[in-house]
Amino acid sequence: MVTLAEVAQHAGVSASTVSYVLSGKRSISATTRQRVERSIRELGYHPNAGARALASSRSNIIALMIPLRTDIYVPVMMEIAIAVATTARTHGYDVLLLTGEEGPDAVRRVAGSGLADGMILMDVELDDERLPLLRETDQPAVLIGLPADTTGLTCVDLDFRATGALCVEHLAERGHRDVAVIGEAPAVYERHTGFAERTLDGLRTRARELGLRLLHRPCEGGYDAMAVTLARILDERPGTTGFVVQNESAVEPLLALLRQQGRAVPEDVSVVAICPEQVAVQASVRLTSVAIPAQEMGRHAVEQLVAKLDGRGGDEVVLLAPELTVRASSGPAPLQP
Amino acid sequence: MVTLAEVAQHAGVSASTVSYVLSGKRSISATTRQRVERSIRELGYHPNAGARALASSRSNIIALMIPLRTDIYVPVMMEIAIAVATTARTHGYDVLLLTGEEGPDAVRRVAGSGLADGMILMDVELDDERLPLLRETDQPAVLIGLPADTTGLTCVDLDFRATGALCVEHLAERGHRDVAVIGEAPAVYERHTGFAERTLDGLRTRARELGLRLLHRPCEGGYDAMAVTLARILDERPGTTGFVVQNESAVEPLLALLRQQGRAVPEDVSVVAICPEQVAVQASVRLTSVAIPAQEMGRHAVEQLVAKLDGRGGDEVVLLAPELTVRASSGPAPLQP
DNA sequence: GAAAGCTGTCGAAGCGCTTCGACAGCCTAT
DNA sequence: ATAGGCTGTCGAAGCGCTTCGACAGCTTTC
Repeated sequence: MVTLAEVAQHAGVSASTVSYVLSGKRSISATTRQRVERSIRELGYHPNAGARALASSRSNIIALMIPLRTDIYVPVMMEIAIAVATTARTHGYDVLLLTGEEGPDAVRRVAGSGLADGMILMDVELDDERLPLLRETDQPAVLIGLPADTTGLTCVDLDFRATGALCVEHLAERGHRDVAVIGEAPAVYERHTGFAERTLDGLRTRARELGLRLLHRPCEGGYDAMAVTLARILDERPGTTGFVVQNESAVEPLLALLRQQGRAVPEDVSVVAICPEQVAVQASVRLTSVAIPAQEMGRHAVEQLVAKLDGRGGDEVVLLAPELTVRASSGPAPLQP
Repeated sequence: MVTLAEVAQHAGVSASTVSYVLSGKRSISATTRQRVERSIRELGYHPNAGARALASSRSNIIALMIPLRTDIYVPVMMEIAIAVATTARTHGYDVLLLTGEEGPDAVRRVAGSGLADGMILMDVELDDERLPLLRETDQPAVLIGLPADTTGLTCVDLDFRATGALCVEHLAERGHRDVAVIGEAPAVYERHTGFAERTLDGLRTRARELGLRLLHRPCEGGYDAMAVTLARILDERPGTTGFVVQNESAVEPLLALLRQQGRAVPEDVSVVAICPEQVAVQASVRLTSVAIPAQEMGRHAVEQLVAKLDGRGGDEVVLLAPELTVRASSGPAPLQP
């Protein structure tokens, strides 16, 4: 293992000089810098992370807490995680992966041990049990998702309320009067996940304003669950012609079932999905959708956190504006009966 | 921040004693241990990760390199990552997330900086460019996937060759003579990903042995790509009645297309998928499938690596035996024409 | 009952880095 | 000329922990 001291000796300077070349915190003459950089290259030197963390009280690590649950659309999580990791690297940080397994204690452990300089929390619930700990330890942190009380917190999320409103507006414009919402799995609502509830709120509020009838049904993913849910919906509201789907693993089953029942999309019914672009584009009918900007959320979260760690910027709630892309699953107003 | 020294003072012992209580590397009397443990609890002490790493040259961190590519079924990756993270925790390790972005240099950086004690590599190619570095730096490492040359390496993977053979056997038993393989995206084969090639090898070898005709076609995910691929297959081999699908995002499109063409599953054609259980169960036809045991792979990888770090166990290739579960997508032999 | 061996504890020496104060040498402003 | 300011470099003091050798006080052994 090559150490700073060895580099210093090789370059004929003191250790502190090498350190300053590395950090740029003091000015170093061009000739010295070059000499040092050459030695670093020749010896293949890499600063020791532990020593650095100890001396500087900065680990250059960001902790990312991802949920364990599998009832939430996983690819989105994955996309966020990857965006976080790559963005973090461009700022000189590495990412530590924490799963929900450990629960809120992970916050205490990470804060206490100096393992990470800050953390990013995903899958935040409205009344998340990690929040008190976060405030108590005052860990620099950024949430992806919105809890009920955001005072003193930095959050990044898609504006799901506006997303819900947007979907309803779109369907209203196409002349739909009876709209059904295929929601996330019941468990998601039971634990009061912010995004699900806010979407619903946006949907309902706008539906009321526009005079639409809205029926919301949570739905586990998969074909069988969707079949049951759809049957119930059509039983209760036979005139339903508009669908908003927020559970990606229900998208394809819904399309298949509608087809099977002879309801043509978009001629008879319209479907609007809230899902990643890829899902919308790859579906058997290219879906009109509001994209979940996973990458952007991950990137934003890191940038907010890095700003915080650098002492720039404070608490802030960033809500990304939803964008609805019209594709083949929603058409003009259906024929009036 | 509470330090070891403060705990020691509070408990009325020396710092080294506290350290030994924590590590258990020397015997400590019960009374002293209790006193120390009480102080730790009362003060809310957490050992500083950096100091620990510096002093012991062990970071208690495992690096997990996940690929950036999105042409590989992502949920599997996510599942593996989560399994790795949770298993690692049970062994006292945290997980650092590295993306492919940085490329092979990440290996050098991690090895050089002592950031992690070892690493787990996912999405290994047959002739992976990270392998020379791994050998050169002799980082303790475990691969999830199998490269061409495994000498000196520890690998964990599903036995994809056996998986391919199993699928063919199943279709052969059902009387199918003409079998089509819907493979991963072309890019996956172009970069010589081990699992894709080995599956194909298993499929081909066994098909030859059993006298089946096999047609392999790579396929991007999604409905449109699948439509094109299927049309070509049926054009070339109209008598095709058996399908093996290895690209999960092609599964549902394939089923929809077959339905649309009036080919009933499993009456007219059989479909066998190589995919996670969840996909098989949630599909519009419950799929006969060979499961990809993501969790088990992640867990195994960690356990191998931990064993290595503890000086136990050496290089080994663990191939998990595939298991085929018969569901509703493959039936008895089709009627002979 | 002296030698030898345990057990439990302590002190001190680092691990490799950052950072602060010091200062030599030089340049500018009076 | 001289005081004052810069620039570039160095030495040394830690950061909080692990670990090694030492040793005091016991117990065992013949």
